[in-house]
Amino acid sequence: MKHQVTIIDIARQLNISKSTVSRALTGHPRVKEATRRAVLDLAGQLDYQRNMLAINLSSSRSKTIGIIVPEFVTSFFPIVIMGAQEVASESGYTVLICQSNETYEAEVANAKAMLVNRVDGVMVSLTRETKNFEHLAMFARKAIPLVLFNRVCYDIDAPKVVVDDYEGAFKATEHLISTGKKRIAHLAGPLSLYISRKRLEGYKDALRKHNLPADEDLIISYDLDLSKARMHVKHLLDLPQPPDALFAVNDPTALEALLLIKERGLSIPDQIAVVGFSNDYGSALIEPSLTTIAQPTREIGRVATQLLLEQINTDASTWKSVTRVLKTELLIRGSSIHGASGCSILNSRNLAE
Amino acid sequence: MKHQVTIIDIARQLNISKSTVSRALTGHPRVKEATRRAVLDLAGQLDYQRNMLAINLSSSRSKTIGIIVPEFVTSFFPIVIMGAQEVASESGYTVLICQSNETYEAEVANAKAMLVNRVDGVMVSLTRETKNFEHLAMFARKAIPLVLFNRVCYDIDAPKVVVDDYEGAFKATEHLISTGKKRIAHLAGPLSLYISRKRLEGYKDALRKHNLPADEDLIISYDLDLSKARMHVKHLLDLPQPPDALFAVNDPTALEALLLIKERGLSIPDQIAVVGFSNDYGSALIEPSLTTIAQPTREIGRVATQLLLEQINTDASTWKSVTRVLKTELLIRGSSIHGASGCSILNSRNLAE
DNA sequence: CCATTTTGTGGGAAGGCTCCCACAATTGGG
DNA sequence: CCCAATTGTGGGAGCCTTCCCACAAAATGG
Repeated sequence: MKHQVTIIDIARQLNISKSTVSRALTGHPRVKEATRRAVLDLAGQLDYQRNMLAINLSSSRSKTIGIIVPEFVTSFFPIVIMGAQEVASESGYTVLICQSNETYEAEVANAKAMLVNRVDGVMVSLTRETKNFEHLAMFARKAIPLVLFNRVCYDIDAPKVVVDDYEGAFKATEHLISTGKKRIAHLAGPLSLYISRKRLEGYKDALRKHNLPADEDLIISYDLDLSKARMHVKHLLDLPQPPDALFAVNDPTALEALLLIKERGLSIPDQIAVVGFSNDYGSALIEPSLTTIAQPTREIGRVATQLLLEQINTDASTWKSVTRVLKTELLIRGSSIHGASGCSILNSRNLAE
Repeated sequence: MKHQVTIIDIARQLNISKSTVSRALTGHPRVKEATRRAVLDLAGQLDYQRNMLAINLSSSRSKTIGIIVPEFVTSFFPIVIMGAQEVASESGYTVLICQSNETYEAEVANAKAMLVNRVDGVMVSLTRETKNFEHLAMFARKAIPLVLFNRVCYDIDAPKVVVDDYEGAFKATEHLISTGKKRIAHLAGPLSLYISRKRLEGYKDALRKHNLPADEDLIISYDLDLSKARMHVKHLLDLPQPPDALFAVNDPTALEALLLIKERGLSIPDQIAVVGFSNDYGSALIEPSLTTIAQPTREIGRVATQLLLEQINTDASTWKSVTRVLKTELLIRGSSIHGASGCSILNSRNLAE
């Protein structure tokens, strides 16, 4: 195992001090041009690599940002992370990803892991069961910048990046109403999640605006455990007065619904129309293809990371908890209107671009 | 910004030396039980967190493994990474993910970034255009363990984790033959990728075994740029003697083919059957659902990481370049046989479990 | 009861870098 | 031409651990 080249090696060979080498390498202005060139040349020759371990210790910054996401199974979070990675690496930051597996315990454990690894900032999207936010408050106490995204909460004072869930749900519901549907069901997420509440609100307000009754029987809130989605849809279909449309809290749920409805031989969208939220993989592929609310997934990651880096690079006292709301787009496809379909698989992935 | 608690703080408060605190904290046997307890208690009280930055510098190990993947768009790599993350974090390792965006330049840049970040080991899946392996050889020179997975090459002496691509392709092709197909086309990947060559071989050998001619017109190798897949399929369908089946190098390609075939109104699988490779998202959702070769995606990540950690924890001289070959499974669905279908979205995600 | 081993503790170097302070060398203005 | 400002360089502390060496105290054995 050979000795790694250090700035001291360079200093010795050039007969200068390690301080000067350090300055030359970091682009400090107070270095003679000739010296700088000599240092850089020799560094190149010796294949010198700056030792991040030492730099990190010395500067007490890890140049790492942490991201805690609830899951990795749907396409949403991987794409968010892609966006985050791009912005982070542009600024020389590394990304540490933890997955909380939709459990509160894992989320808390991950938060601790972030501390141990001395990340310079953290981005979090909550699990479906997180109701206590002490582990997030801890970041504030340690002056570690925090940005919430997607699954946010308002119990914690931190910048947030979300899409306009209310408006998205409103558009989705209004679209169904515009196709003549009268009994529109909503399969909602857990109401502990702000995101679920907002979507529910948008749905209700759209009904109200168009003077449709909000039948409580048609609203089901569930914990996003996909294996239960089918059961809830079954319940809705078996109502004495079944719905003629379903707005699901997200695409996986909507897809489950679609599959069940197809099994039952109901005609889509005539007997029952379906709309999802997210434009996940597969939503464009299923037949009929799923009408859904597309969100700028990658952009969420980019914006959240920018916000985080801004915080990292400013004094804690100047932090302010802005909320960035990104726009959604209604994608009308076959599950709500006849004949809207026929797209390439590339389209189904457009959010990743 | 408050001063972080260090072992020196603990030492001072207990009137002992920092060496003793360090020993107590790291579980060194030569510490009196009472002392150890006192240290641990106070550490708990003060909410002491070991400073990984210092530990890393001191031990010259970052406790980080790097993963370079070509893309993040299909579900394959995110799931591999999930598996890797699990194994890594069990051993206290952090994962640094880089995405090379299917370009050689980015892959080289990522490799450099790995060095700068002083990762303890690297896992790489090559881009579709990588033909020069100097950047990988560099790891060997610096005694940094390397494991190749999925998209591997044999120009570099390193452990590899792959699935049995040959056998998978063989099974896929034989399955098509068993349904009576005679003119089976193969839309292959770039032959610079070992994985593409193996799948092509398996395909050819299956034809040979069953005394079917290997018509070179029916074999197309392309660069995996999905936007071109459609064109190649078009070409095949427009042949004077079009194929009656298509085996595609991966699922995204197969899905593109399926969509085009549906547009043309050909009956599937009667006029033309399709088989893919990977069991990606969406493959179970499209109609007809796609017959494909499932691979133990998550397991690939787990095994590769285990192999890497083994290398990290042993002397470089004992490293041996084993190749771990994981088994694939043929999933027969509607694109090759009538009536095989009807699955929940959960099944389409079974590889993530 | 003394010599030897074991146990527990302290001191300090090492790891590689940054950054502050001090000082030498150069430049510029009056 | 001299004093002040600027520019360039060196020295060394600090970041927080780990780990080796040294040594005191206690335990063990003949």
